[in-house]
Amino acid sequence: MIENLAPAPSKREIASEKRRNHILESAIACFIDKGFHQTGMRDIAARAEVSIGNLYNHFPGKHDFLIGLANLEGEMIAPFIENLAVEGPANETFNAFLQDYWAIVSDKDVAILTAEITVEAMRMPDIAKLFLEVRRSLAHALSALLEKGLTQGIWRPSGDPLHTANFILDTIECAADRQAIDTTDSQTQLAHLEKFLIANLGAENTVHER
Amino acid sequence: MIENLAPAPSKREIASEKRRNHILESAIACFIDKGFHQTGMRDIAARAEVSIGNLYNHFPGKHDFLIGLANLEGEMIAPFIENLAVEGPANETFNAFLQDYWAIVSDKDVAILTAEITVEAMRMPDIAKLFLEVRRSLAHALSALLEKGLTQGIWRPSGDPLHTANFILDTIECAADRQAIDTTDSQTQLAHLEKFLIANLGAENTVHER
Amino acid sequence: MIENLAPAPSKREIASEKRRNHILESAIACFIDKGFHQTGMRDIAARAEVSIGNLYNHFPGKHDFLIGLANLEGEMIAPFIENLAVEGPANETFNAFLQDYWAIVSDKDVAILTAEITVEAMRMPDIAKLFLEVRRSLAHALSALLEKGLTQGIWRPSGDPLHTANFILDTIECAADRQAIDTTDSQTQLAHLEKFLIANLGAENTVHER
Amino acid sequence: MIENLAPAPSKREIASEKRRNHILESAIACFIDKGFHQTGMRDIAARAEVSIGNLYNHFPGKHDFLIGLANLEGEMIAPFIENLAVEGPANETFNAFLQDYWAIVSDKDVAILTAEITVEAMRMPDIAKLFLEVRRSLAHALSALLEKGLTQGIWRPSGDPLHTANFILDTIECAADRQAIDTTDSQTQLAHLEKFLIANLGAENTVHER
DNA sequence: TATGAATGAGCCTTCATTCAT
DNA sequence: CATGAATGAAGGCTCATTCAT
Repeated sequence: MIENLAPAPSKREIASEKRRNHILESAIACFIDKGFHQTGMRDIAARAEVSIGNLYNHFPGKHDFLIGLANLEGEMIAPFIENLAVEGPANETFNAFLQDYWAIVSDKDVAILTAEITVEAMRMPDIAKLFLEVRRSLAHALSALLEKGLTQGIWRPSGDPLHTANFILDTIECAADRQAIDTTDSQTQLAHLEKFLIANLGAENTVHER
Repeated sequence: MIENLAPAPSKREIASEKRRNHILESAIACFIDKGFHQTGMRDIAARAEVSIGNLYNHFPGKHDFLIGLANLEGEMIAPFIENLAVEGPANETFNAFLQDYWAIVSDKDVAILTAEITVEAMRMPDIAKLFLEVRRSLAHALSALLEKGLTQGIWRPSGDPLHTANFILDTIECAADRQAIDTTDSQTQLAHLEKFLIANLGAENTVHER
Repeated sequence: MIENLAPAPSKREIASEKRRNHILESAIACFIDKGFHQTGMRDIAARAEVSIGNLYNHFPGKHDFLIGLANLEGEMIAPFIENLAVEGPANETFNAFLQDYWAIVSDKDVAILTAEITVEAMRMPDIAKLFLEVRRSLAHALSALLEKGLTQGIWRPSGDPLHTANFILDTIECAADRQAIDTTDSQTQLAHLEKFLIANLGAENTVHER
Repeated sequence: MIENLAPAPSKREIASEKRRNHILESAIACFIDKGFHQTGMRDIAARAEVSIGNLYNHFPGKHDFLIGLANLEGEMIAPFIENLAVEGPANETFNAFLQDYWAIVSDKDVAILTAEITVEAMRMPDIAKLFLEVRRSLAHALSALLEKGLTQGIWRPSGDPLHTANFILDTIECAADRQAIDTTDSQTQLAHLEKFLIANLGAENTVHER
């Protein structure tokens, strides 16, 4: 089966892409350390151990680091979307998702980056687009899971699943942000969060308890 | 009742404070328009129609505008804290709070400012302190309301009220942020949000339905 | 007689204008030495012994030095326009003008600056406007002198006086440019130029000779 | 008659020269569009659709584009020098020259390039040399024509023919520059210019009038 | 030949802040 | 309290040129 009609990337192209990634990672490291606006192109170049001029051979401008970062966040989210779609009882899938997702987003670096992107997205439509695309995909995947849970009789009917999914993600993400500002025990927080969200779903177990 | 041990402010002091507020408002308007880091002291001075030198008579540095902003956010939140403590059925109080609070935080300008402060709070402990103080007060007030709701038998027991309160605020605030990036109908969003949160509280109506 | 309704400039304003002029002169000196595009803002600041930031308090950008220079050229030309209008025999006035004008424009520095402005004027409409305004005023003044010469019977009729005036200025200026590139004896050149231009005017002496 | 002592150029050498010319033309197009100093090597490479590295295989540096341009101007002038030497009445030759030369130099692109070279020539001796060589050849050819006109009795004696020739060229070129900055009708301008210059030569028509 | 990644000095401009007036 | 000139480091970005491939 022919999959790649495009010519195989040359050695040089591979090397160039590697360097591009390396530079992007350096930039992101700077953004974590100092913030987007506090990071200068010089900082990025120094961290990547690359000349400042060469930076511009790989990224047309500072803005493109933001785009690169947003894309990277998208890649980070992709596996979650996949996992939300796996076969099995919805509540188990949900719990697994919650645990893994929290592990990621409650990481201080990730929280910082997400906050930075959020702020920039408010003023830069192209960043907003990338940001929202990822968010929407995730919300849809979670929404599908919620619907599955309903048909499986695991959760009681509640509001519109897509909205619910978005609110669930909101709760997780905003809680993660708070965690980044005011560090507390992450696992405890997760436990409370689970309880909160499952209660929300009108979870069967709660009902059964009565 | 002794209210003012300090001497009454002179006319001059009053005028000065007025000017200070005027400048702060100008600064905030700039932050909304362009963002904190994109705003220069010159922008603020120009907007306030004040000389750049005079700016420094009222605010020792750029950082202090952030502090001023954080304080202002605190003042904005104060009435909500009061209202959460009023006598009456917890669910009514809650609904009123939800409606009013959403009206505030889903305003695009407010959402932008909150996001800006959040990001800065991640790197500046003094801003974080102000930011968290307000947040904690609000969470405590809401937590108290939740407990009242429990004792009033309005809501079924759920997790720790303080954590729940925080999560509720998280949901509202993060949903408001999304609203700022990807404008949708605010009232519809509020309706869904209400359903989501009330479901979460193991709301009586759900129970009553059974 | 009231001449100045505007308030008298304060000491500070006078000082500021002095500094502005000083900076402009420094800039022009740089332009003579290295050319407009080869001159950096740092060069100008250094030459004016002023900080680079302060440069921008007096000139909004590099472009404005060009405007300043064009204006200065205009001021340099103004007395010539006045002198062309003095009473007396047209040929004497013309000879005096030719001598004085040549003295100015054949100066290497002036020639360089004029050439620089000419090039920039070709691409920058605002510079072109300033440049042409001065040129037109001078051409008109010279044209008026030519007409006076005709009515005085000093010169024989020739083409349209305004065009003739322009061509005369063209000849002088371009000859001056050549002088700047390929230095020769300025006085000899002037003598030849006089003969060339007077011949052009169908000068009486030529006629008398016959 | 021996014409080529050098070995005949190989195919490869011909191809290389073609490429060189192509690149030079691209560079000149850039200079016309943006000016010499505003044009980057990247601009030239992009316009020539050649890699930036390859540029340096054909031109050792940016400066050499200026030399190439000056040479090209020389080639452009060569036919005029030839034509000034043709047999026939001097006034006819002169009129033909004036018409053709004006057609060339009053072209806006040519005027721009000439102005750019002039400015650079003021600071770069090698450019000045090339520039002046061409100018001198042209002036000499025109000077020879003027002398022929004298011996043919077509023009009355005037000043030194070489100086006169130079001034005539000055007038034409500077008028062309003005045309480039402040576009007017080129043909009208030419008619006036003819009258101006012929008057200068003690033109026959004046004589005929008597 | 031909490519384009790599260099780092340099570009114009803006920054937060100070201070003499 | 008010002004705005003054500072110079730093901002993002472009430059002509080199060189390994």
